Amino acid sequence: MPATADVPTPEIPGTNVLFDAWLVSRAANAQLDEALVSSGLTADEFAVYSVLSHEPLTPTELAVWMSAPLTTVSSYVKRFEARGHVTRLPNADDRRSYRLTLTEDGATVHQRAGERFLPGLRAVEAALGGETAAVRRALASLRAALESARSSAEPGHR
Amino acid sequence: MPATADVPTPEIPGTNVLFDAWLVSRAANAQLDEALVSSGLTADEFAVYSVLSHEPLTPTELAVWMSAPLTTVSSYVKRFEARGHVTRLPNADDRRSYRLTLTEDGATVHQRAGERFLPGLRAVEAALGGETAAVRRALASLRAALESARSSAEPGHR
DNA sequence: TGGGAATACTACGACATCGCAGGAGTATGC
DNA sequence: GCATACTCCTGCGATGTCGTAGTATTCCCA
Repeated sequence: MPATADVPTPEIPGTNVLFDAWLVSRAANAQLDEALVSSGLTADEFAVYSVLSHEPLTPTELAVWMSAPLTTVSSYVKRFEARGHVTRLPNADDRRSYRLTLTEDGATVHQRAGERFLPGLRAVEAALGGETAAVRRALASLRAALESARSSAEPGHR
Repeated sequence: MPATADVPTPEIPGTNVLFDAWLVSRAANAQLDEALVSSGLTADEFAVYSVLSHEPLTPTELAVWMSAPLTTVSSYVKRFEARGHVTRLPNADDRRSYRLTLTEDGATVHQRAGERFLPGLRAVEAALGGETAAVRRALASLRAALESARSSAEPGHR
């Protein structure tokens, strides 16, 4: 978001669903980034810490989950390890790989970030009122639609 | 998205609306990027070309619209100008500023990119079926909610 | 109407993202 | 058992993002 004065948001009608989604996500990301600066995490990083706190994943799983290339995840790992927020659990199933978890420090930072994050989330939910559930359902639909569109676009598999 | 084999998408329930939105947008962006590679534009760039083709904006307006810092827009301008896809219209109202429009070339590229973009969009809309309108409404609600949450977070103005 | 404060943008540098190429472990066919 | 193909991950380099600081123009009011 620009550090400048109040420029009215240009009212250009999103021409389609994907456009709408793009705009919303940019706004959400910007807002989260702002709320999280003091925690030292970006919105993306916070999201990753959140999944990892919930369940250790391999780099590839993480990449799939967040629709990012593996190289990006690789640099995440390097960064998070350097911060001492994440460690590797050996993966007995496949010794080429490993699982990522938060360290104690990582969990603490995530916790703190969560505190910065919550007020904004609550404000959004409050603004949505009873619509929250409907919006979440809509997002789930869109996700499913993207998924199915993806498979129809790519014939064979992969 | 990873260039690797079929790893099942980890089923971690998005814990809240913003999380859901984040996931969806990553997926959408990845998909669009992939569809657009042959056009030479990224999803973000395509979005920007699209607004500019619709209406010339100043850098600041563009920054507000896409919730990006002005410096990012600045580098966009540089890049797009270097490609010969965008030019500056003098802004009589404010000589510090200017308006951005697509050149003929830029319009052509945008057109081409639109052709790459359409099938994916149609597939998503098809997968959504009658829900498309509802989803778009939900996204609009979320956008509005973000907006109002933002103003409540920032007391006076800034 | 003159001059400080505000605003629009840009330069530059730090760091993030991600494509390409490659090394290490695993699976499969023989 | 071993050769070969495959998958998992990393190093490197090109490019993109964005914060800090600075210049140009406009606004505002004394």
